[in-house]
Amino acid sequence: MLEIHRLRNESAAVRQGLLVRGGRIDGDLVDQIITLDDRRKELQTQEDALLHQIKKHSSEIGALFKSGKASEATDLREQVTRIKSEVADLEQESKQVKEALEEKLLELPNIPHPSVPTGSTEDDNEVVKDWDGDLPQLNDGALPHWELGTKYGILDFGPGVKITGAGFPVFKGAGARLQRALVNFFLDEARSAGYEEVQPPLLVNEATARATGQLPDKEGQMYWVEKDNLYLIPTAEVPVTNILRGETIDHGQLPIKLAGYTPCFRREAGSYGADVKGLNRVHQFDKVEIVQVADPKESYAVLEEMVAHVEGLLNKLELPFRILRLCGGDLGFTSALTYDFEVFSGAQKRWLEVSSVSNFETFQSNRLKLKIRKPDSKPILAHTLNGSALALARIIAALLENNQDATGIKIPAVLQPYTGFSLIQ
RNA sequence: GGAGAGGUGCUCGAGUGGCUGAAGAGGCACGCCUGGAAAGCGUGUAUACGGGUGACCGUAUCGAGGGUUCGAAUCCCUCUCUCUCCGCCA
Repeated sequence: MLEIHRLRNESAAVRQGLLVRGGRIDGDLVDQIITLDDRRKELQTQEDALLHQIKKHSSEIGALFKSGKASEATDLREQVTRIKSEVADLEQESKQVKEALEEKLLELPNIPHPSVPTGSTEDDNEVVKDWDGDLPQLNDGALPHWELGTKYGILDFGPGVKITGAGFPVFKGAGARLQRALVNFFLDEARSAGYEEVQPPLLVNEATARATGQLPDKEGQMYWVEKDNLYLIPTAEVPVTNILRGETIDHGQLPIKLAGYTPCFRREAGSYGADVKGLNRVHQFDKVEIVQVADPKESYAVLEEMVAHVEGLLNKLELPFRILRLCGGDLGFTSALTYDFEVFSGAQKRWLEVSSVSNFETFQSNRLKLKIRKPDSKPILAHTLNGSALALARIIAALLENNQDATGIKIPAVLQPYTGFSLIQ
């Protein structure tokens, strides 16, 4: 949620930002918000003045009673009663205005960073780093990962359908071990990069989902446990970032770097076809997420650092990848700048998104009430960032497809200490 | 799930209807003192919103939300969290 003062002080930039998002948002919204906020201020000024009267008179009444001037006290008391009814009227309108304001404010997405290209679809995303090496040259008989999964007995979609429904794969044997190896590898790499490992809850309450912006924007994408009004996390971003909700962090303690491994649950309703075949899009997948809290002055340097971290992972896994800067239309509601990483999956001959690294600036911290205390100034809102490092199911898809040959599936050298085997046969 | 006890500022802790944004202590910051430090002394030390160029002023906030009252940290109701005991349990 944007701060209202930004709408006032940087009005032109805010409107320009909305255009970059593909003009989907009515720029008029900014005007509506400012008008509502003006009214809110007027009402508060009036109400405060009346409350001040009541407060003053109340202590006077007390004094009058003590000194035995009961009739004067009674008169004053009646006066206060009248003021109170005025306050009640003001409060009623004030409440309506605040609700309307909140509602409008929630409709407003984050303002894109100046480097974000204008555009409406993923075709407008900018390739900031293309793969400059060779793409895997596979034999004619190369199989997509879902067939490899069956051939080697490491991945099975059948049981998941029986147990739960479509989109819940079962990893078996070497497949399960490969997945576990990847999780451990990612966590170790994160730790080397200075991230503290955390294991957060997988179910979150409404306030948590709201603070990082999943609610109300993405309500339909989360699984909801109705009886307890809890949501299954769509990403570790949600619980991990919320660890810091309401905190004021001393500047000296920055940067805060957290890494969490969790399963992620996504409903992803209404998708079908090749996009969702096999592991390309599933309802449950594992992911290691890295989260940072940064000084606003440094958050874009931090973003680059996180991008470099993810690049390092993919290089070590020997996977061909490219980096995209998302255009305004593809940019998430809460993000100011997002880099997507895509790996090339050789048999399907397509790019699969495996990481998304974003700077949310103050959009999340405003709701989180996450602040930084600097010397000689009031606490300021922190910047929050996060990135997948990495999302698992699709990494496995690419590894299986790209590394297949007549002998089996080769495991990248860096993973072999984790898997305990170098070839899946 | 049942019973009880509690939630006050950075921390501890007082406060059962008015003069309490909140005593006192600790912590922290600055100043005095000192060759330097400790001790001691003094001053300061929340957040949000609104008004004002500014000094500053106003309002709200004692777990959350309602209510009673001229007036609530204090009384009432609901919720929530923590602790103890019982039950259940990986």
